[in-house]
Amino acid sequence: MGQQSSGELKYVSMLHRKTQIFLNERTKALGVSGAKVPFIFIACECGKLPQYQFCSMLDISKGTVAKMLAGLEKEGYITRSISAQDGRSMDVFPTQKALDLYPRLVEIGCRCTDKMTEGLTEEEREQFFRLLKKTALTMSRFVEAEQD
Amino acid sequence: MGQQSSGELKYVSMLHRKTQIFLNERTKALGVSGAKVPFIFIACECGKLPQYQFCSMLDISKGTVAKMLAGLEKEGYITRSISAQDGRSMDVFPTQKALDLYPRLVEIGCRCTDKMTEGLTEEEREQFFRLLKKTALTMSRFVEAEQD
DNA sequence: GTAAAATAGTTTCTAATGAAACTATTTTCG
DNA sequence: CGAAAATAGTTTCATTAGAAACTATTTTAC
Repeated sequence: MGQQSSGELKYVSMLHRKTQIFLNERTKALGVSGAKVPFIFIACECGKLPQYQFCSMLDISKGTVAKMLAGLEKEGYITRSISAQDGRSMDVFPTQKALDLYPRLVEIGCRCTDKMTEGLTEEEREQFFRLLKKTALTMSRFVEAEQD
Repeated sequence: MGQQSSGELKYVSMLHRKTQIFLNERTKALGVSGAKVPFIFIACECGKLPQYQFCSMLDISKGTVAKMLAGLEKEGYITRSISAQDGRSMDVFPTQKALDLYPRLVEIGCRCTDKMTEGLTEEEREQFFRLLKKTALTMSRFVEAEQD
């Protein structure tokens, strides 16, 4: 059982790291890092969104979100302004630069998931993404609950 | 399809990050970080192993392996010596400290995979780990092949 | 209405990681 | 044999990430 458990966990991080490398290689030529892609996706798909929503949508700490969005703002992919309703909150908007880039990033994302599930049947692919989502959300909720 | 592809990829990194947080919280009291656990597992399970084998077994870059093993050596979990057969190669050995810790780390690893797959049927659990391994290895081989 | 609590964001510190350049050995091959 | 290539490891640099301490606003409760 020891081998079993160590063996299973290592594939979680392996999949993550190799996916990041795949994305980085392909987005580098476009001038963005792979890690910024999900932020650009959300900004483009939502049009206007308070910053704290990035935390919950990506389940990433507010410190990391602050740093990533500050970087994206400096690089011209988003703009931010203090919310009219709540002086603590920042509204995030995509720039034209981000909107122009968006379809190409979507294409790269698709190529990544296609490569990942290459060799699986359509049924296995759906099953995999369904279970991946379920396990990720289980862990996420558990970790959050612990911090109370 | 855009929503689809961005949505799927984000769970890969979410599962990874939450898993690391889970492990870190539990191994912290034992004096090791979650990221070092796989290295200790391999050292304990193999007894004696050249350093470069850690790279292929974990699919981690040799730079990272060098740094992690240097840390583990300093902290007293492993010892290293130059191979008698090949002056470039380092043989890695677990210390008693690592061997004593090992069963507790295995226990924590099991609790993590149990938590992750909580709510899945036994069949889903097996399916998930099978597909996780398969996708991780697909990405790993592809990324390696590109670097030639 | 004000003090306390909650919330949104930033900053600092630290860890894990890969890329790439580097050193030192060993292997290959002409 | 000796030069070139391959291999094992280290080091430096940059990126991504969370924890925790911090500031500034808003909400809650008395």
